[in-house]
Amino acid sequence: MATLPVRELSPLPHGHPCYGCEARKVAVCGVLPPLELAELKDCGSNLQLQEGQPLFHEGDPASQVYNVTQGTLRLYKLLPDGRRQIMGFMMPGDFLGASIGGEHAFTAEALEPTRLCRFGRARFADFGEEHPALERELYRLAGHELAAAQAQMVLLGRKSAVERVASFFMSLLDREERFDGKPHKIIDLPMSRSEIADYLGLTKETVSRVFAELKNRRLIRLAALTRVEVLDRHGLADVAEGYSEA
Amino acid sequence: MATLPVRELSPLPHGHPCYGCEARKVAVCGVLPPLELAELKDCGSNLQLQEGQPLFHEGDPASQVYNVTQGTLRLYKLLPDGRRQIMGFMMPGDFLGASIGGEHAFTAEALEPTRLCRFGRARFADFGEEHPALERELYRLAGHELAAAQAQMVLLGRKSAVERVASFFMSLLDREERFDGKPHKIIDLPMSRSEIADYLGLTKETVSRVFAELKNRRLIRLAALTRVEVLDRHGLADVAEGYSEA
DNA sequence: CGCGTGCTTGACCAATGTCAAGTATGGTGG
DNA sequence: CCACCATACTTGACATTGGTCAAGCACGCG
Repeated sequence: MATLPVRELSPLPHGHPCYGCEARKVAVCGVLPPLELAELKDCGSNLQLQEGQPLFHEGDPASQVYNVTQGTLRLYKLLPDGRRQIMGFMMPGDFLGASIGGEHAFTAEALEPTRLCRFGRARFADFGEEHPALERELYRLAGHELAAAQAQMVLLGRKSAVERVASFFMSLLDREERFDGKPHKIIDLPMSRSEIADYLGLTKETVSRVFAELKNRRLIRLAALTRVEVLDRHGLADVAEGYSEA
Repeated sequence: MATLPVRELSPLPHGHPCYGCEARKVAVCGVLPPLELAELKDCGSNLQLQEGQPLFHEGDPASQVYNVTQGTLRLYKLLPDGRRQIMGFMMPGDFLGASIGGEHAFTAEALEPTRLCRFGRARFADFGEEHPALERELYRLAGHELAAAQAQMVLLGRKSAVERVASFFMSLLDREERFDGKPHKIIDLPMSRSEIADYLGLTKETVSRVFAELKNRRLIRLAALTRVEVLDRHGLADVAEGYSEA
């Protein structure tokens, strides 16, 4: 991958401390009242990545934390022979900062044009100490990530291919609904079949076949290659949880 | 499972605030200087579980946090049809408290006679606020758990059966060595083949066959059913990381 | 309109799961 | 101390799921 230089935007545009964060109920920024949010802006700067561009690699020193405002990142680990496990996808509103011993535990790459706001880890930490609400929020987020990781372990360790894909759709649906509160039917997939496969512990061929099966079972419809319409939400949820595999 | 009443021990024995914690470099207690550790004792009580006895179930309200001092617990989630994924094993020195929204995300059961010290979540939190070292330690632990969960995702999503078992042995070995700093050769397995299988996303038969294969390859020796001797540490590590599967 | 890339589909294969004996181990009671 | 029993582990034969390899298709970009 020809590592393009990361494009630096202006050190945070006027009106908006964490440019774009307020559009969704964004992690971290979301818990701060406007005044303190404005204060936080001095710690951060804006950042843009092109498709395929890495934000950091596994093992890099972790001196920054990030808030995704637009686009999508893939987080992954590689085995020496190239097998890839995608740990998750970061989308607008997600906070990216967890690390142990100051090193990133995975690689983060944009899979489409992506914007983030970046904070120096140290300054961010200082800021956190003065704002317990922020620290509490970070701890809460860590808890959520852990819960998500555990759900993913069940998926990878014990679910069949159909169950994995159904669970994947359900979690994307749930994610959307957590933002605006109202039910959704359409899922837009910013990631390729390969990426879905590497996230679900399958191959791209199996993912493709399972899409076809779910289509035949009238649980979904493919409005386009990257656009899934959920036709039977409850049916899909049942498959995801492992019922109905009679 | 006939849920025996949890056996309550005295509200913490004299000399030792967190009875047994000091034996190993125990999470949480380990970071506190003796004086503050003594102070912490007033928040906690001692607890003993028999083999098979649950500490809490998935979905239970999480009002306590625990430190394991002896024995082993299995943490697991179930699918509706009974498939089980074990998220991990808690052993002496481990801290058990993570939860989201005040609910436990998994079931915890003793797989052998087990002792813990228990703290009320609220009092523990109060104590934490006065001891930043403790809070920092908790945050650090959460980071470690997350890293472990991510490594397990790679294992479950992308590793073969042999690689999984080899990784399992290596992580038990590493765990021992993190405590006393010196290299180990012997691994005692407190858990059954079934439990190993449910942890690694395999069946007990496959686990058994892989044990046999590693024995044939002279990487391990079975000193007893529950006692593994590692004959070739580097060889085993290579298998675990996915090299050498020519 | 044509090309490239990524997606789909098919045929076949390998790894692991399932089911069923058979064997070892450790605990219990004589 | 030994014999027996229950349980857990091992091993074998076979089934199944999902992976591999290869061809064909289709979408989207130029």
